[in-house]
Amino acid sequence: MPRAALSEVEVDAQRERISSAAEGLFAERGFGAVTMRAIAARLGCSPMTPYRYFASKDEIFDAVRTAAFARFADRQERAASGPGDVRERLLALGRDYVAFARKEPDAYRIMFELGQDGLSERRELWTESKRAWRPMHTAVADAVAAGPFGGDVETLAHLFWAGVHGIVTLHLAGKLELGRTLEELVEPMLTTLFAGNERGDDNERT
Amino acid sequence: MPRAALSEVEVDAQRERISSAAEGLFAERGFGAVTMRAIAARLGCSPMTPYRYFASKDEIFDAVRTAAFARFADRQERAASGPGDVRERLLALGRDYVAFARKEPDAYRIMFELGQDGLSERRELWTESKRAWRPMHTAVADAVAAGPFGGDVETLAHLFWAGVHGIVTLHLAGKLELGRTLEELVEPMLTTLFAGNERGDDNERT
DNA sequence: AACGTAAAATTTACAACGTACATAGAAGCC
DNA sequence: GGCTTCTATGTACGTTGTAAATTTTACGTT
Repeated sequence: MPRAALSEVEVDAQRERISSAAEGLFAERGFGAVTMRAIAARLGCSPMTPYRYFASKDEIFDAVRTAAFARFADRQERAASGPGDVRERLLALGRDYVAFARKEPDAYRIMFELGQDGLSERRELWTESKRAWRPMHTAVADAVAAGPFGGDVETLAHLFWAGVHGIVTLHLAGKLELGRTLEELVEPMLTTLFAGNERGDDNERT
Repeated sequence: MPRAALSEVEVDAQRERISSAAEGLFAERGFGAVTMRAIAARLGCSPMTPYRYFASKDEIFDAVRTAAFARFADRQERAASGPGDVRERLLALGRDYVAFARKEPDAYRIMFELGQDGLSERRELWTESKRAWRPMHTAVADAVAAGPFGGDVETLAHLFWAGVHGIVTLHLAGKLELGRTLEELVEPMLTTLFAGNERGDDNERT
């Protein structure tokens, strides 16, 4: 019969080209510069062509977000595989966390954008998001298993994540202008959370 | 000569009307519904009229942000004036913090929006922002002065703020879907930070 | 009271946006 | 070669923020 439909790998390749064009635009000229027409110009195609591969601009941005989470997850996995005991591993993860936020502030922004409208939440995004979160989670779990920590693993892992994330987002929101910088706070945050859960203290929380 | 120019109080009154129209629109129908034309419709004026009182839409939003910070600051000041020792005051502040985020998630969003573009940062916004931050800061300072805490006041205060803020923003970003909720995390966060700085422990950080 | 004038408000218009819809172009099968 | 079905484009619409021109308003003077 008629013209062959694009194979799945061809479609994926196009999707890749499109989302990385958006990504480049975003990294180079900021959020506001990512426009259908700009993407099209960069790819040398018409502004409507991407719509064959993505349902909407939002979906393209979801892909960009997913890629950012993937890069972040890669880094964290790498940082978690370094030498040292559980404590040092946790510190390394925290340091890598803020290093990423420093290096790719815009990426971090869209990853954790406080999405007000229809956040599509594609499955792949969720997967990468969970992968990014796992290294710190298992580091905390290991610390508990190895002895130094008391308390509930799940809660504790959330505290470490929220602690570092809080510092980073305050920084990105420009609210860290009162005497302490991003890097000056990470280590105190981690060691404090560490100390607050050290076994032998009477900090048994229900 | 000609028609009298608007007095300063008249101008301020109009600015108030405009920004609270924007605020209402924002609260009722979300960020995307706040449009010059929608504001104008609500005020029964032309879409260009607000431009006599604000330089741009961004400036109107700055006013909305400032108002949100003011409400938040009021609450925090109130929460700080409750009964109990320093520890209980800190807990009350933390609980009030998340209560605000629960009650006005959109407001919290725009307050700490990870602004990528020209964030105008009017002086008044900065003032209210600092006022919102002070209660927790002084609560921490009091705790240190009263004895229970060791370590640097400034750093410590930032840790408490970042800790609670981190939990809230993870929640608002929809990333708290893995077994722990906002309210389940605040108290552990606060008590952990507390325990991590209790005097008598060997947690002297440089 | 009527008028001149400057300030306030509105009207109109524009460029840029996301994207719906209709069309043009290309490629496989009879 | 023509038919058919896919991809790609061109055109167009509705909306947005806001610049510029225009109209309306109300005071101080005559």
